[in-house]
Amino acid sequence: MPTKLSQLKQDFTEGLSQISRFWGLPKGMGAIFAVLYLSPTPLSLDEVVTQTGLTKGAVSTEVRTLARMGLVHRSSKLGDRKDYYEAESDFYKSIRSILKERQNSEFDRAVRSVKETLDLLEAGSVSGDEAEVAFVHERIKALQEFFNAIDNLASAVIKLESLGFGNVTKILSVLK
Amino acid sequence: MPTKLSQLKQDFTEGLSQISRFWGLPKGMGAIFAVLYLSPTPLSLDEVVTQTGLTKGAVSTEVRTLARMGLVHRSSKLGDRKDYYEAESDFYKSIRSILKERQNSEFDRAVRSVKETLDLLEAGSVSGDEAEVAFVHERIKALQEFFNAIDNLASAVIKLESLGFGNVTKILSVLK
DNA sequence: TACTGTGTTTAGTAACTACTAAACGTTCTA
DNA sequence: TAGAACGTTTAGTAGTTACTAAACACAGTA
Repeated sequence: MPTKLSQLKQDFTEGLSQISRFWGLPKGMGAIFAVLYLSPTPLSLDEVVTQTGLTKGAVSTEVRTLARMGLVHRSSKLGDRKDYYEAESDFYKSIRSILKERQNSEFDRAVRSVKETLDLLEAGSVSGDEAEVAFVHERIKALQEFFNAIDNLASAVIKLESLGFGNVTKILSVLK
Repeated sequence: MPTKLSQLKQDFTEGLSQISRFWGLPKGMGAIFAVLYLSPTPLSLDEVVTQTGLTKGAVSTEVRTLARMGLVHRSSKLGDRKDYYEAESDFYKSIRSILKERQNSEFDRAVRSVKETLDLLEAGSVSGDEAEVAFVHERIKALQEFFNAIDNLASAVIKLESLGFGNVTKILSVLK
């Protein structure tokens, strides 16, 4: 017997919820995105509420952070007071805005603090056992370089028009 | 006045803790790694305890998951009952084992479930409004391709001997 | 003006997580 | 065999998080 479309949508939503949770995001966020992503037309807040089983409040707040991440877009129709939401289907765009968003986060502050620690060492203004200072210097420098590499890789990905097959195989060919 | 080495270590540990927390990992895990990473010699569990301020229990369990991720290594000296731990300093190796670890996780199960959903659609065994089924099919296919691209990119990174400057600039040059 | 249909904010809660303290199990030593 | 030196496990806890329920604000309409 064939699977019902509604059932399939529900399974898919379930799956995205788990993926969402895995990355430390609220699972409701994954569910909301899934529902919007599979909808041919933009949905109102109440439609999202009924299709996800969440409350208005939850959807209201989480849809806002989704919008800030560039994963959904909010729009409105003339002569209709409702807001409508639709999923961004160009994942490349989403990645770009997510990475940009992260730029000003706690994460970057911490990374910068490592950089400052390194600067102190480079300036030679750290007192203590000479050999150990040298060792610590080397280690922190290595970590800093690793951070830079990650950062460059992220920039590379951002530069891509898409993560389509062609681009990735190009990358692979270089690395071979 | 010069900064004391011990102070510098403490700041660094603080920083790694925050980074750790940012990625959804226990902050204690970051602290433990930091302490080991800056130590010229392997440390015993008790030494880690005093330097991190955590309890034996916490260090015992978290050091184990760090070891499973390949970020620290446990060793022992002959004629000494203590275990000793040291940080892996080749981050490329660590990344590889982390990604490998993830392979068997909840995340991959969820990704596979998306694949199965797609298979159902490809087989044409989904009932419902024809146009909508087609739409959903297209969307899920796009998502699946995105997952594949990410996966390929991860493979590419794994293949790298290191994420050093040379490799990344090579990648960037291809993408230009 | 009251009323209705919106989205937002707030207070509270259930579940989870990262820990602590302490009991426990082992292995070595006296 | 007792005891000490380890690492592990377990029970409990403080803090956090993702939510719910409901009050709220605001605009359009009768």
